[in-house]
Amino acid sequence: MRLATWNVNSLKARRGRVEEWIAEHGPDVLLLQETKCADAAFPAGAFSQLGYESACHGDGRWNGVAIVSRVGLTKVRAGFGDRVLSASAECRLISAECDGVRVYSVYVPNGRAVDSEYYGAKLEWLANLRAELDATCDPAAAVALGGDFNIAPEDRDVWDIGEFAGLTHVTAPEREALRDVMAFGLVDVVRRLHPEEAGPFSWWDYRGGAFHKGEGMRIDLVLASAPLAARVTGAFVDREARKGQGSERQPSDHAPVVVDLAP
DNA sequence: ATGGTAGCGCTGCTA
Repeated sequence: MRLATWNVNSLKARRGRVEEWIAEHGPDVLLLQETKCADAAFPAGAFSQLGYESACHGDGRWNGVAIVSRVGLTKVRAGFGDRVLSASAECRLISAECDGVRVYSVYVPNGRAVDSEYYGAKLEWLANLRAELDATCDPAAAVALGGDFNIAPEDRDVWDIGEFAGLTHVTAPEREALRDVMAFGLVDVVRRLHPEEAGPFSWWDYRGGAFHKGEGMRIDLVLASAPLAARVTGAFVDREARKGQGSERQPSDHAPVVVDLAP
């Protein structure tokens, strides 16, 4: 199974690129974030024509997540289910079962600034994600979370930690909240396959030629339960998809993260 | 130098 995750920064603006990318890379399951797409406007028919089922959770101009699969798509759960949580109103989580794997498309809140209310909401959302895992799946089974976590797990996951003093994405409480999620029993697949490297980065700011200068961050992650992580045969970030060539539309500011799994 | 770019949608917010 080829599993991929991609923050597309508007599915409407990225339709052509996403369809081209699917045709070129043949993901069996593609997890999307920042679709900025209400469920009523989700292009399920376009994915269907490519041979994929889909499930979406979006309400309009911000956020929005989806799962696209050609190996089955059942037991869909949007958001945090029936649990009433103040931080769960936004469309940032959807999960389903695809070919025996429980997959979660995750879009962690940005947090904006450390001294803002949004930073606390980010930490609360991550605690709710851990509770969601405890309530809905088993780390002894095949489980995968893919998405934009808006956290760089280590200093080497940003281009220059000196530029991040006092900023979100690298603070100790955020990293601790991520570790609490992973303590469910999850492995950072790309990091495990690239143990000695910085990055590989998955996001670069649109501004200031950051991609060209290599000023990126590794904030898009695939986290797998131990039984699923044992099936990993390869993992990479597709930097090509971040380039602007060959299309009238801009690329997303995120690159897809791809993980290949043995049966 | 408190900038810069993209998306949404039409004003300024979010990232």
